[in-house]
Amino acid sequence: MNTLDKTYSPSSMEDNWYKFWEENRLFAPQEGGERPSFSIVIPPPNVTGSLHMGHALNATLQDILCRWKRMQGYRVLWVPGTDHAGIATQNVVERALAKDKIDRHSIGREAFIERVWQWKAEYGNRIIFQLKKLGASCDWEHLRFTMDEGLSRAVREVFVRLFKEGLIYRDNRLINWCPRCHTALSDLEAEHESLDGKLYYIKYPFEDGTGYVIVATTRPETMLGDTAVAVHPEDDRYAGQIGKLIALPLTNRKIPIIADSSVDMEFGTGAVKITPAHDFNDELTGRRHNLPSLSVINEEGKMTHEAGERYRGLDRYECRKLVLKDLREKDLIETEKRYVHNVGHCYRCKTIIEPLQTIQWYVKVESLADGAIKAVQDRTISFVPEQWENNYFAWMRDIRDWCISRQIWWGHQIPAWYCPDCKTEDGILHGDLIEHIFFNPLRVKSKTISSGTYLQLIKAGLTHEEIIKNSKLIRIPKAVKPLCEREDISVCALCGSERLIRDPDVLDTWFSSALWPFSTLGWPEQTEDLKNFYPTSVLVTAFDIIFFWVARMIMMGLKFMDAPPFRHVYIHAIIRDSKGQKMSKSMGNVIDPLVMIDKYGADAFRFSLAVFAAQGRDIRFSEERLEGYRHFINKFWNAAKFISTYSGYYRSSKLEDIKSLPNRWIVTRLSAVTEEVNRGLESYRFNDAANGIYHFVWHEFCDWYIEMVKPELYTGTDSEKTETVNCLYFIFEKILLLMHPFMPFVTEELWHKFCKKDKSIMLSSYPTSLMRYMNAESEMSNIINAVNGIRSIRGELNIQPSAEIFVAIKTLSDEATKTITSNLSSIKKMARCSDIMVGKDLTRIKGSAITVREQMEIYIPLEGLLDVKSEIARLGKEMDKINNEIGIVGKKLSNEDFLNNAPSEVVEKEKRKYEDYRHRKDKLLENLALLQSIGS
RNA sequence: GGGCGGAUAGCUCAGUUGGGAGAGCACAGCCCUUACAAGGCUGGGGUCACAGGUUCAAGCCCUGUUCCGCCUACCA
Repeated sequence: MNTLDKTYSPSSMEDNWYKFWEENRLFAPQEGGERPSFSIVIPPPNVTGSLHMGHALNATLQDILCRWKRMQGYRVLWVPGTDHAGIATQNVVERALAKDKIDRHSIGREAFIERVWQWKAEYGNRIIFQLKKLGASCDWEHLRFTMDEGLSRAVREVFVRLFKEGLIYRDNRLINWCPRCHTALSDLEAEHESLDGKLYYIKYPFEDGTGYVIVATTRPETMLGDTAVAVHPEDDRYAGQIGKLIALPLTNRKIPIIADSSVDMEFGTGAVKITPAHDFNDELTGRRHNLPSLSVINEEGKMTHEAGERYRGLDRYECRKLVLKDLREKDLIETEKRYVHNVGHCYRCKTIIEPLQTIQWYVKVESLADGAIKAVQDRTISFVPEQWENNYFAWMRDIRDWCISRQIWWGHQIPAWYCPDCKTEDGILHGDLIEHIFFNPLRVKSKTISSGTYLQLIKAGLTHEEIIKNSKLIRIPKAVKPLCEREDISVCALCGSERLIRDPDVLDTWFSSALWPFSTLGWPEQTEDLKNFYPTSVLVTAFDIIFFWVARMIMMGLKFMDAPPFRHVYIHAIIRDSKGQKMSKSMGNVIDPLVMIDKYGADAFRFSLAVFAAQGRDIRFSEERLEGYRHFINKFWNAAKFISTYSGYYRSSKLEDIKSLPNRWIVTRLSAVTEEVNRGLESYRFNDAANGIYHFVWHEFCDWYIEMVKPELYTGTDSEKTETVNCLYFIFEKILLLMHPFMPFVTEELWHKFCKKDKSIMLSSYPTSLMRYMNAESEMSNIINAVNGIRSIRGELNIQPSAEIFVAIKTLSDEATKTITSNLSSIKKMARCSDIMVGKDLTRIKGSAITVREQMEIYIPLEGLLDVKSEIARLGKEMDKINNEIGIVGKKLSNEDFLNNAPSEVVEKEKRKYEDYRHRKDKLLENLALLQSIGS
């Protein structure tokens, strides 16, 4: 037996044990036997990421489940990996390049992507190492990355199949555009935040000079793209004006006043300007009325030529200022009011989103969503906690087509090609429609060219390669039909042309994430992993990506695997700081998990997270509590140290022939807590499981059991000692096993120090319910009552802990007498008594303090030391409590309806309680009377 | 606008078939009692947001109200 340090110090041993597990390949799925499978795919953190509290909680919970299941004999696979995180990663690398004054367009697409891979090789696995510090038992041999070759093949396969089925299509409509990231975003990626803005009331004069209408807008610059003014058809104010023309200020255009019932008469002036090219609502109105659509803002967030020469090229906000100035000069602004409204922001860079009319790729989700809804309805997939299903349903039932194309470079490039030499249905050559915009204007034959259609550029003397290489933007109208293939193509299948133009867009990162549960297992190959581990058992994640990720995995899993990607979705809370604020770098309130691990050890950190796990949707992280759980481990560590000093009496970890009350009791309690822990884990109630362990280890095993067996260990016979030491070891070993999923490091450490096992605790069986000894708990309650009674008097009368006192216990039953008598030395030790007299026929000793507990009266003679006044006060307090209880219970028992309707066991319980309180009250009254009459 | 969640001890929060209000921390008092002062023992502290209802019985179920948080949405 190695000796243990006085205090538990995690840092020295954690890394060693992790290495031990890895070297022995203990994280790989166990083969052999008829093992059922248990699998989890990790929510892949971004390669750009470093471990934050959310990851730590997420990974800890998954690790607890995996370690627990592994010990239960399952063949466990926990698939780790990272996500290429298109926009985020591209932004990071672009910023890094910017430091060297490099722009991605100057080095070109291929070179840029090469740089990203370099960056990934250098920094992309940081989070993996951090997960290891946490103790995560992922099978690292299964490590995946969403841009791996295999996963890319899965992406291609899915894309092409959906395209060929007509479930992926291109369309020209308004989308959320980030002018900073230069890409389209899905609806989900637009974060709405309320902003303080202004509502401008602008006069729109009639063309015939007979007056004006006033429209209200928060975005005056968009007026340059107005193509109508709408009013409600039943709005009397505008009754005669529908159909009239307006001379749109600052432009030379005439636009009509139209009637549309979507207009809210109450808002503003009841007249609304319609800008179909820059507002989602207006786009719909425009379609209903066949209005033209004028794009006045471009992909850079700058004004186009459609905005007019005066505004062309201005940034949208510069333009807003100028438009306002111009309007003011013409006295066309009626008024302006402060106005708070919701504005979409890019979820990556927080730039205000501009709705733009562009061609994008979409997934038609309706049919996919139907299946995904059914799977949750019929409980093929269930959410824990169940309440999240409501959110899921609400979103899925109202789901809109998913915009999957992004105008960035880092990601899965869309496998679509366009042939400039084929013709549209209307007989137009594609090459006349495809428009290229260059990054740098090119000089060709003394002419400067910055844009043009493909064929124009060819005619100007550029080669195909030059055009492709220099294109910053390629606009490919809807009429140009793409060719989509699993493998890259270089020849047009229709006309044989060899100058194909590949779609420059990449897929939304979430597209590949949606395939994660089966792409990581080898799909589209039919692999053993797929057979063994799909569907996965449970997905553990936070609620903020239910729509982004969970819903889409369900849709894709059902579509391509004909089976759900997972059975359960466990949704955990999001960690905030101690004030409830979201942790963010800019707020400076980020708590770094690695710092916590450093300070308190991974085990204490993990255990805290498990205890926090059940709290609603927010967890306020508190370092104080973490400190408390480190104390817990130290407490347990010291118990181990204590036990180790008796190793000499250890014979066997098999329990046989247990006789003594403490041993019977602790085994019984261990059984109960084992069930509690298993039940808790079964139902994802990590806090119940962790709290069960905490309470048992500290307050039952340490506080009562160890204290109670001490006298025997100090002075007992060898056979007594052996029984108890065996039992101590037995319980201790079970506690190690129970705690292992929560605290893998310290349990492994102690396992090797104590259990003399050469194999890892990871390979041992998780405890299941054991034997319980009848009566052990009720017998023990006599001991606890006696000790607590004595301690209570001591504490309240301020008797020095060092003073050993004499105590008399008058029992009410032979059983109580027997139990107390046979455990006298333990009681004496725990309550610090020199001697205890026990019996049913004892009488009160003069000058005693008294307390009355269940089954006993306890007297402590104080020979003149007793302060009568304070003793009377103390008994008065005790009496108040009892009277209070008697009042409550008595009321129930005098209620006929209660007696008639409540279950008999409830009534019985109340009756017993009542009798006990009555008896205690009588005894207290007697003693009070005595004290008051004779003064002692 | 729609939806969801929360309101329990000074603080952070548990509390699942409705049947004696709990934990951790903090606080007060006493103690270095041979595993542990990162400890032990004792104690104080609650109209379970408010108002109704159902029930023999409500922190828990139902209705309404207030306050806080979140998600979602095309109100210019």
